[in-house]
Amino acid sequence: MIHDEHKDIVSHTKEKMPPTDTLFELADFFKVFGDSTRIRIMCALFEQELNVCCIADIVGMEQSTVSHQLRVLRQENLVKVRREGKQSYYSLEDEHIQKIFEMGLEHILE
Amino acid sequence: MIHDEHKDIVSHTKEKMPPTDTLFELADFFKVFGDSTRIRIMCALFEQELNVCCIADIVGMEQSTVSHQLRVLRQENLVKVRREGKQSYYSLEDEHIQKIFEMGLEHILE
DNA sequence: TTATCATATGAATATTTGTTCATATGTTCA
DNA sequence: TGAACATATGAACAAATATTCATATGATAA
Repeated sequence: MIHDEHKDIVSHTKEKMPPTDTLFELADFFKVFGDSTRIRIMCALFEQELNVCCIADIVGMEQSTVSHQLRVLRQENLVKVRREGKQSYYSLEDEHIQKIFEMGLEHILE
Repeated sequence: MIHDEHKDIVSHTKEKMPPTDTLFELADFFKVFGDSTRIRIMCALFEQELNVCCIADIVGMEQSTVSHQLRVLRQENLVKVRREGKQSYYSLEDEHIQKIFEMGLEHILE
């Protein structure tokens, strides 16, 4: 049970927080960064666009695995695709992603 | 199989990428942000330190659930604890966290 | 059209993860 | 010391997730 002297803080905090739906969306967004395969795919795309089999080679996983994960990245608007003949070239959607990536790196390298 | 014209790009990308272990660590770090309960706990702590039962009330989950998740946050150095009598007061470890949080928010609110 | 290559997708499986219940630990106060 | 409270933790369970295999789809060139 909450102590009387804390009741104000609790209700104040509840008011100040973003809407719950927003926080759920935010969690879903970060969930995408929370997998090593996806992180490595995104990292590979920092340099330039790449097609699926190049990505698979770089991260050392099956083409199928990579395709599945690229779909996840697409669904959260983190990458976009460009078709060229038989190949699909993937690239990052925006630079936010690299920024977030770098802030994470900073944190763990402390 | 990788086309000849892509071989250079692939090896160049592999060289430029951070070590695989680092990327695995990074994924583990972001994994912590990828759960709505933990996101809401962190968000509650932006304002001020809070004890466990206040946090449980704010996020509307069991005390036990919150304790388990606070342990996860502690293990990744995202929060710190201060004991005061029977209570444990949790607060954020640094401001990185709020920055990352805000960048994520920016992205999803686009 | 048919063969071949690049990518996407469905189903199955194994693993990870979050939550709960029950209980242990630690702290204060009578 | 013992009762009451706050928090932590172990075990069990349910749900979510990543990967693989097999195969479908889409595109090119012979």
